[in-house]
Amino acid sequence: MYKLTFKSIIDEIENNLHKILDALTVSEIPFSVEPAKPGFGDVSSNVSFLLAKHMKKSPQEISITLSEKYSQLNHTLVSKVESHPSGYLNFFADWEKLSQLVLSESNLEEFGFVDLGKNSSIVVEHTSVNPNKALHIGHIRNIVVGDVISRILQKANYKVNVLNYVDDSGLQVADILVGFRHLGFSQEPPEGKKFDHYCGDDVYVKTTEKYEQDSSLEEIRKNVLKELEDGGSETAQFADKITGLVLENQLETCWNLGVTYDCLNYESQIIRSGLWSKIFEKLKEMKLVEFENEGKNSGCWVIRGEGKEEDKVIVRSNGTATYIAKDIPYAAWKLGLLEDPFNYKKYQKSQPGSRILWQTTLDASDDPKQNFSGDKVITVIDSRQARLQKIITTLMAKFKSASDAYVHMGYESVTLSPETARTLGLDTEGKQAQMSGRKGLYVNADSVYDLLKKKTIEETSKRHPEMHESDIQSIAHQISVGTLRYEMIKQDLDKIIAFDLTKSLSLEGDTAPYIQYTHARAARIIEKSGKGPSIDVDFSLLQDTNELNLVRLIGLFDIQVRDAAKNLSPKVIARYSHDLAVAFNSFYEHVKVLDIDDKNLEKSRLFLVNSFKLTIERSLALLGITAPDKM
RNA sequence: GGACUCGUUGCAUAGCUUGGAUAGUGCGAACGCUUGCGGAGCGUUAGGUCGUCGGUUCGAAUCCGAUCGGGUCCGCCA
Repeated sequence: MYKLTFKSIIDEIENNLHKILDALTVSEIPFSVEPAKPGFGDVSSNVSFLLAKHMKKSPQEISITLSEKYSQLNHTLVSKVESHPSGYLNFFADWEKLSQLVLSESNLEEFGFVDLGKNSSIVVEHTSVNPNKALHIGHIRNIVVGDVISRILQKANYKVNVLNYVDDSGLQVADILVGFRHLGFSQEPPEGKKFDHYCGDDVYVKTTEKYEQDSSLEEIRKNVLKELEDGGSETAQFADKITGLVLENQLETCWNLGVTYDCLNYESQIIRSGLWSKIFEKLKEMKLVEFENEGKNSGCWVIRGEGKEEDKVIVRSNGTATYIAKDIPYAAWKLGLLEDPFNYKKYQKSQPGSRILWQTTLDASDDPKQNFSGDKVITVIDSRQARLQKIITTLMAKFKSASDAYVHMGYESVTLSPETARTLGLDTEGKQAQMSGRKGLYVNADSVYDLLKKKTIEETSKRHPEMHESDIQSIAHQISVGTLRYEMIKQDLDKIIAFDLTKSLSLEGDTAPYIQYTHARAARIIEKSGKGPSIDVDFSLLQDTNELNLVRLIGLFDIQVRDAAKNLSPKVIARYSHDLAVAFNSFYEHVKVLDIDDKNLEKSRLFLVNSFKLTIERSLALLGITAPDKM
């Protein structure tokens, strides 16, 4: 599918340069043709630098020759070629034609679509939080990163299945069960408190505190953990009830932030499904695990460490499987390598939007069998799990005989700024602090959202005293969600976010509200114009640098989507959205749209404003952010 | 001891995958801009030997090696 965007001119230049190089009988030079830096035309190529060695001439000489040759070729979208003294080859677009292409294309529903996935299936697993506490701000980074990358992959023509792995049988779940069963915690949260907050803030924190005072509790915890593995036990059924309630509350938090899933996988079911023994047989067959007869791991099955790394025990000398043994079958299941032991039923509550939420079950189900596996799997887990994930990646690469079948999408953790840590009662001597659910050292996602919403309601009411309460609520919601999401994805994945409660409430500068505000400005212009933008406009009237820069950025959308999808980099879209907003704000300040003498120019500018509005909406949609028309 | 990761202006961050032209942005600071399509905005100014040393190269923030500093991981726990 040929897309009429800025890429058109890049493709044209690439083709022509190839022709020239063929004529010079130097082919297979991996030159680049890229959008130019401001002040250097519209498109630049480094081709002369690369030719310098071959031709034993200076880059500048070559670029002069090339620009002369280029001018003699047929070109439609390029108006001028220039050789820069530095050696770069700079191309100037014929904006009359390019604006027409880009702006008409931008009005199409599928604008920005790129075919990277070729409609292949891909699994994105994210969230995967123990169902014993409320989601805190650190979890939100995982969730938003996972959600945004799944939206981007969808735009890049992958069939995306989003999974949430519910670790409902681990130690953390056992801890709150000990609290409920042996320390007398009521199953009713105090008035006005969500059940997940109650479990995390009160039951979990206070129970783990008690372990230090009362060592007999350790024994009780061990027994609870053992009973959990047996699905029929009374403890397991009680656990199902508690974790079910917490999970429901966690999902409400996610849904509120615009995050939805396709399927919930329960760890307890993975364990009971017998998938482990199947994969274990396979591992033995493929000689990927070895039995130790001597040494410190004597009597265990281990996976050999690569290089200097330690061997990893996966089956203990008593025959039981270790933690990683739950992850291996799950990874294989996600890749569709094993016969699926699960049935599927719909989750008891429906998600916002039209996406159906399924969950696995080992019981019989009236609902049809589903398939949530993928040709590729992306697992979003924080970088501290890198070692474990590397083992799984290596194993899966061998099973699927494709090195990139299983990808660990790692990210650095969210820590607390010294100031925020202090408000939680911890003096860190000016250093950032790791969050800890166990120590009660965290900021709940719901609390941040509530604070943001309170602030944005105040702000919006001040700006629009006449506005209806429900509209204010809706606007404040969109801004709050946008702010939170944007803060989580705007920086690189391998940079730590030192979360500061006060700073996170900022609504100015490089934030979602800044971008949303530009959208509201565009919406306002269109509203005031009193008519819908007409396609029958003269694009050649758009000549101001502010106008052309805006067109250029709109035309770069699909290139950004490709970049973000290829490199699994959500921040690319965040930056693009911001740049687009900056370009519009500059346009807005310097170029008047309405009530100008030239009515044809007004029509052209209106069309441009509308193209911007549509594009920023689509770009923000990839971030899971909506933009209100007024704010 | 081994491994991973980060280090760019007072603070925060982009650019590094694919080496080239003027290192971009936000906060903070100083000043200025609203009878105008909404100031959650725009403009101007100040602030950078891209941790350090070395190598490759005609050319390094970018690639390679070493080194220093911060963070993380390395259990027959989960």
